[in-house]
Amino acid sequence: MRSRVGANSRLTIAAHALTWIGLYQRRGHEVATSEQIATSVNTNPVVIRRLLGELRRAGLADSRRGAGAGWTLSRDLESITLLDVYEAVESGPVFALHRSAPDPGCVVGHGIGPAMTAVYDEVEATLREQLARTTLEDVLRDVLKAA
Amino acid sequence: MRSRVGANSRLTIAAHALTWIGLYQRRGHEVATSEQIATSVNTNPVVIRRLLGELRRAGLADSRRGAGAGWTLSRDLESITLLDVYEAVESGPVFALHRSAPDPGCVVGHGIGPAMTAVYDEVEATLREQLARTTLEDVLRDVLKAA
DNA sequence: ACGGATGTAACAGCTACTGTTACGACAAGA
DNA sequence: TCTTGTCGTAACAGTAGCTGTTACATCCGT
Repeated sequence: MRSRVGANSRLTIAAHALTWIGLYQRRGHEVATSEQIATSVNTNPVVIRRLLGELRRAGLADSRRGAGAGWTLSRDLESITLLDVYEAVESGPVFALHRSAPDPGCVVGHGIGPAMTAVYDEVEATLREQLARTTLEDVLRDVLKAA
Repeated sequence: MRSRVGANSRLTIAAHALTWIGLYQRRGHEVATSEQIATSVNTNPVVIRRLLGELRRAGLADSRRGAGAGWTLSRDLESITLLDVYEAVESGPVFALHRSAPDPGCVVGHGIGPAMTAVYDEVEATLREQLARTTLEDVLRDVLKAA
């Protein structure tokens, strides 16, 4: 039983940032600055820029430089799923096998990898399916409902 | 896109250790030592003792001390699911909300928590369901099949 | 040219897991 | 009772990732 304090909040922060940009644009603004987003998220603008940089590389956000610069969405909120965001910021398995290969001369050491992989693959596939079912539009709707 | 090198291998190692004990006992041995298990897992005996200590606290394993001591299963392989093991060694959410609370004066900052929690809860519940469907007996069967 | 914003490097602090050494506690068996 | 083998656990270093922060270069609209 571990506490896992350092759990992944990256998906949360990324979804927060994108949703914020989406709502801000919907209210008629051109671009959102990392400063504004950071205020809503309650963190440092650099943290936001770093994260949005990964999202831009994934084709979910764009940035303009120079004066009056800032961030925009590359796609509509409705076409971005939590899976898109997850893959942009967290790609990597939830569970891992051994760090160093177990004893191949042992029956268990030899067969445990494939056995666990079968389970992990299924878990991962289902997790992705679930994340894919929720769009940022859904998230925004829930957000506004809570207000 | 992060690599997540340090992903959770604890579930893998715990399942490996318990399965090893189960097979060893099934072959007529009384107890398994942390040294033997560590050899199969390819790690240090102390790592195994630490992990099995958590499994003992969860009621999945038992240890005897003194000469000729070692580890035994508290329950049959068939009655131990991967969820039992997961809860014993990994309890804690896969995803987390913000580390420090977002701006409650912002619509998004205020509503994003509940919105994401709804998704995360569902993901977590499904993950548990899936892990609960596989017993260590199933794992052992797969392991022996691979041999 | 100026000003405002991004892009990014660099660093410290925190947390978690692993691996290792060391040593005390314990109990079976001689 | 003494020996011996094993667990139980503390302690520490090393690795890794995320966060937060400072600093500074880069870019571009005005």
